[in-house]
Amino acid sequence: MKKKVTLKQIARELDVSISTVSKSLRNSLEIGEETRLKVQAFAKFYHYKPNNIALSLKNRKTKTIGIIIPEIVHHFFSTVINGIEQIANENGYSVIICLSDDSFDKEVLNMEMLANGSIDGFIMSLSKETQQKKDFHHITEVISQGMPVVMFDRVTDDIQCDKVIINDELAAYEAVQSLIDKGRKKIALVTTVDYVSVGKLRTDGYTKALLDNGIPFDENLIIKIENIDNCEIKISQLLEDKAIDAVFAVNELFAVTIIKIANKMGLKVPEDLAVIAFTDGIISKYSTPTITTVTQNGIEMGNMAAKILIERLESEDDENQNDEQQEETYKTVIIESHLIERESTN
Amino acid sequence: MKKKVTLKQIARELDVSISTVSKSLRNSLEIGEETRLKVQAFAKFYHYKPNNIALSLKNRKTKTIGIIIPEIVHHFFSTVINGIEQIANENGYSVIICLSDDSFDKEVLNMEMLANGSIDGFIMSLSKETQQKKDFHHITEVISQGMPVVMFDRVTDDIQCDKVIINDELAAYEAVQSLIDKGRKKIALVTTVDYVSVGKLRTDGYTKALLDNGIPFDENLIIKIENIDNCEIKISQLLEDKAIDAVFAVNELFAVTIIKIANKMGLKVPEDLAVIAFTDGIISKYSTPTITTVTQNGIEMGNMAAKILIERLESEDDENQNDEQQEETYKTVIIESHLIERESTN
DNA sequence: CAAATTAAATTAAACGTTTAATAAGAAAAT
DNA sequence: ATTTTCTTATTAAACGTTTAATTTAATTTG
Repeated sequence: MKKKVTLKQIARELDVSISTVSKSLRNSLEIGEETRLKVQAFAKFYHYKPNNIALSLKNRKTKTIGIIIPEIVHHFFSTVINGIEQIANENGYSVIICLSDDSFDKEVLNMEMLANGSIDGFIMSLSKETQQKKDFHHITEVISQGMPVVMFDRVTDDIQCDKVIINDELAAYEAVQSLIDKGRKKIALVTTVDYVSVGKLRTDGYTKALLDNGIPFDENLIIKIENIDNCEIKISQLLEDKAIDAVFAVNELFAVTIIKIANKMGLKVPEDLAVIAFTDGIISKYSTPTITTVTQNGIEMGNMAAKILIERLESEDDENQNDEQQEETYKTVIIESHLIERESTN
Repeated sequence: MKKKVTLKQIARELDVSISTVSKSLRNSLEIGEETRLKVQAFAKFYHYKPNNIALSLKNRKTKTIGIIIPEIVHHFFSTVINGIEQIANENGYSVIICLSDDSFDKEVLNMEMLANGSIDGFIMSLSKETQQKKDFHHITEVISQGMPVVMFDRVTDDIQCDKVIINDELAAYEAVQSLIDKGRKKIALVTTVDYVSVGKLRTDGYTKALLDNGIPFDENLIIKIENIDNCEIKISQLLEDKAIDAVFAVNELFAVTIIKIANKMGLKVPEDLAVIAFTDGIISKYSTPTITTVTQNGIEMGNMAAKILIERLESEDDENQNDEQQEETYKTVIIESHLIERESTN
């Protein structure tokens, strides 16, 4: 077992000082060529690589991005991570990931843990519980300590920071509009419980599209699903009693479930019932029939979030040099989403 | 912007030495009660939290686990990460994730980067390219430096370390056996290219089941798919020419694609064609018909991998104390997989 | 009352780096 | 032959901790 070699060991072996070794390896002109080459050869031979932790301590930056998301077993979030990782990697950053499990306490704990020097900045999406409680002290705390935070998807207006979102309201509007354009008259909405920010925005888009087209808004056509595993009754009631001819679902799991129930009841998709869903996954592409979706480009969101964060991190360095304290100006980037037409609409 | 407070600042404010502050906060008896309480109060007021990087450097352990996987946008891998994160979190560890994108070079680069002090140990699954090249020097390198490595799913016999796998061969055997038990005579195998270790094992299980049941092995019934997006011809040929009555697919994307093609050709599943797949995702549960699968319990795999790694990390500490160099003895844990019967078989 | 013990704090060293400040000796300039 | 400059190295300080070793002063003991 050959432990990793340090500057100190090299110095001892070659009988020079540690700083001579350090400078030699960084090709400093302060060190004579002979010594320099000797040290470099020795270091190369023993595969010397500087210790990241020591560098982090010295430089007071870790070149690591902290990601806090509600869950990872969720296609959308993994694509975002993928997008973040791409850009991070290109710029020499690592990513450290913590899951909140949609719990406020875990989110707080994880943030505090990472904020104690482990990372240079955060990219995060709020947990359901946090959105419900509207308690963001942990986030304002780290921001006030000068650590940049970029929020994506599940964001809040209560925090001043950079944000990356899709235009949920507009995308929902367009989806519903496309149903109307195809002649659908009675369009239901299947959504989540209220406190999830995106659910609310999508509902707004749905409502607006109806009203703009002179279609009366009917509260009974909106159903809110808390748990996918026992939603069958609610959905079959909707399909049975309300005589709807289209449904807009806020995610693809809802959509595929609706289609299955419709089929069971003898309704044909898309003939009797058109279905459009927001999607964060790949089910829509493989289900039967395939489902028309509004896509959320997770990769692009991750890319953008990482770019914004890294840009801020690197510009901080300059800022420190000329001690001007320009006041922060945050941006909110909207990622384009678009409709992919498949078999569930016609 | 109030930067995080350090021991040094507290010491200066209270006009005591740094070590007095440190000891006070750790409730050392060397410090008088008055001073101790004063320091504690002050620290609490300013939300003092020790800097993780400094602690890591001092303790020469980071309490961080490095995960290297081929990709994250893949249900199986995200469940494994989830499983790892659970156990890690319970034990005060963080996880830092790097993606190899199935590239050998990225795998090497990421490993080298993390091995330089950033983490205490690895949990990894080999990239396709690494499995193909059979070049594992980067892994032996970190192991020889005394950094524990736990491999899961895509492992290799060429490396001595702890491993967590499912019994791919046995599971495949049982899946094929179940098809035979249901009276299927001509069973095809749809698999990946050869160098992916799990693909090979599953093929072995398939072959064995056939032979054990006196069914002649026919090479023409095995098709290898490199790219899911242009496999339609291969599959339709298989269905058309070979008059098969069942197919075993090594993953659910293959399975759902097969079913779609079969339907297009007028074949009914499961009446005309039974389908079983290994699964790493949720499509099987939501497709039409739902698909009978061999499940890979990613959560459990992640749990186990993390447990093994952490156990090794913590036992290392003791080991260092009594300087006995007991030789390493590695284990391979097999996670149970089981058949979930759904509509695609009968 | 001097010596020994105890209490409470400080200094120093360490983890592995980088880099500013300094030193020592040789070469060049006056 | 000094002084200056240059070359090449070393020492010291710093990042933020912990902890062993040491110091100082107060208290106890014989």
